[in-house]
Amino acid sequence: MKPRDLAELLTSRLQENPFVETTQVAGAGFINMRLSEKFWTHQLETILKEGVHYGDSTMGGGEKVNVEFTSANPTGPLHVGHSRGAVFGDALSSLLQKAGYDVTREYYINDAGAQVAKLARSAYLRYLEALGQKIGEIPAGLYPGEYLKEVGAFIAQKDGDKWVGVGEEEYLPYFKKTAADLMMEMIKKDLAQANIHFDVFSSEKAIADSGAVEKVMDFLDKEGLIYKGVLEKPKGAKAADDWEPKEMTIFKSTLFGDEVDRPLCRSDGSYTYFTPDIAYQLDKYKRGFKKLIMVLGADHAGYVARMKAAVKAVTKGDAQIDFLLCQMINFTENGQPVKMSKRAGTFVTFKDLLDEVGTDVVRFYLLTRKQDSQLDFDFAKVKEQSKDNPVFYVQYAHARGASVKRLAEETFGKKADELISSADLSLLQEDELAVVRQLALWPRQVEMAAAANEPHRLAYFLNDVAAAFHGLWNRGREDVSKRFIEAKDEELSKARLALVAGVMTVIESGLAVFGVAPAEEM
RNA sequence: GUACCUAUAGCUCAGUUGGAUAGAGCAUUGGUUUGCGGAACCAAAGGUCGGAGGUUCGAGUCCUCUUGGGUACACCA
Repeated sequence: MKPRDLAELLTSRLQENPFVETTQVAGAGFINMRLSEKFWTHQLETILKEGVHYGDSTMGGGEKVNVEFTSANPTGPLHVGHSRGAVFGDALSSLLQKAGYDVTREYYINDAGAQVAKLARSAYLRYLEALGQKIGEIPAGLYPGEYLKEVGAFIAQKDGDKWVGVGEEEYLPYFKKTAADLMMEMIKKDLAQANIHFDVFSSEKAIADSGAVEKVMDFLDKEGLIYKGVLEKPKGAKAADDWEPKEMTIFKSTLFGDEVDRPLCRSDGSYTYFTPDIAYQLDKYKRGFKKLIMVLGADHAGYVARMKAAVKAVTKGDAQIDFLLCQMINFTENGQPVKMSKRAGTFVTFKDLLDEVGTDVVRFYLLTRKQDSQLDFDFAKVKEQSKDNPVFYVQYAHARGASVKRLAEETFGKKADELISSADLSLLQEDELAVVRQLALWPRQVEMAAAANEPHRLAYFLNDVAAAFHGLWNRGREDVSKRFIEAKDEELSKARLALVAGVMTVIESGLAVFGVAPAEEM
């Protein structure tokens, strides 16, 4: 059947719907239809009734989804490089929740590897320092950060000289745990300042201690997915030099779509970082998650294929793991790159960023770009020229709305809710209904953004809503009869107030996904 | 060398599982205030969607090739 004929057929059926006013077939088979005013005023009623829950979807069907993000090593404060993944992961989680998924926000604490051992040694030096010993410069390879002085002082105060002069094998486990715990406390505090809260913190060490890693090895071995062998010399530019053929225990990841097989154990027999990570993903699966999402920095790109392969292998294809890579943020100050170096002390922490720019601005700004595209962030621009920042534009629309509400209450001496609930929405005019049409797109926006894992789309939508509202507002500057509140006409004012409330509701609903508070005043 | 990401207005970026005349902000030019908050609005100008083929009734979107940019490539995580 030709598209045009099909369109003709459909239009005749569409005519039967009472909300459809006119229909028309155009072009190759497009259907233009006009919905009645009643349909749109009904949409506005729905918005007002549902409040911030407007746009909630059942798309996810309550399916359990595990979103892992941040997962920074517990070896120091979060730095700005972590900010994008943290904000993105949190907003994505909120978005999926709104779309009807049962979301768990999860943080994986790498508290078992070599990095934590370095942390413990560094903290031990600070401990000795706190007890008055001269430690000189922190050796290369350890963490020189000032923040470890507190850890050293904490242990010195608690345990006195109990650990002085003992061997590393004796103090290391204790210092590992104590230092990592304190680092996690600090990290959680920073995350809280960014309005980010996790449901689950998983410990690498706990999983390793449970024997899960050995179980994974056994399983893979039984499935015939492991062999002992020598990997080919990598072709990368920087590799070559120190490479020598060594026998390792290797996982046949190429059977599951990876380009090369990956080592599970090093030539000395110890596990690579990869193996406990497999056990960890399997742990999530055993907790009932078949949909796993991992938010990582783009520098982990090389990790994706092997982990996908491993998850496929250990869950026999039952779980799905998606990787969302966040590209780097290019931080500048007045066009000059902000250099980050732990050594040189020009290290900018996530907390510094939040303190300096503000949580709401940071969150919104980072969410205006797709996570896998590079992002420029100029401190001076974002702070000073607020016009450059879309969050102000959206916030301003909400604040203006709030101001209209206040004026209405003052003018008519009644609560805004009371005015709105008794409003006759049929009084709304064409240009006002145009804004309602815009608002009514919100539920679809939520579903599309969630399906694509792209919260940034909502930022653009909110911007459009704000623009529509600002446009309407400015009509009142040129034509007084277009103002929202007219003392002489309470009925019309009430209908328009309902529209304003609808705009505010959609903005609130959207900002809630972004974890940004709507402004009542600015 | 290989894989992934990316290329859209002067700049920074959106663009609905392929749909009608590709959109916004900044910058540029011109305009809007006796009154609801001017952090706003209205308008003009600005495009061979990196290039070349292909699939399709229809391609910024999908495929192939190609060019530029980014990231990653055993024994670190």
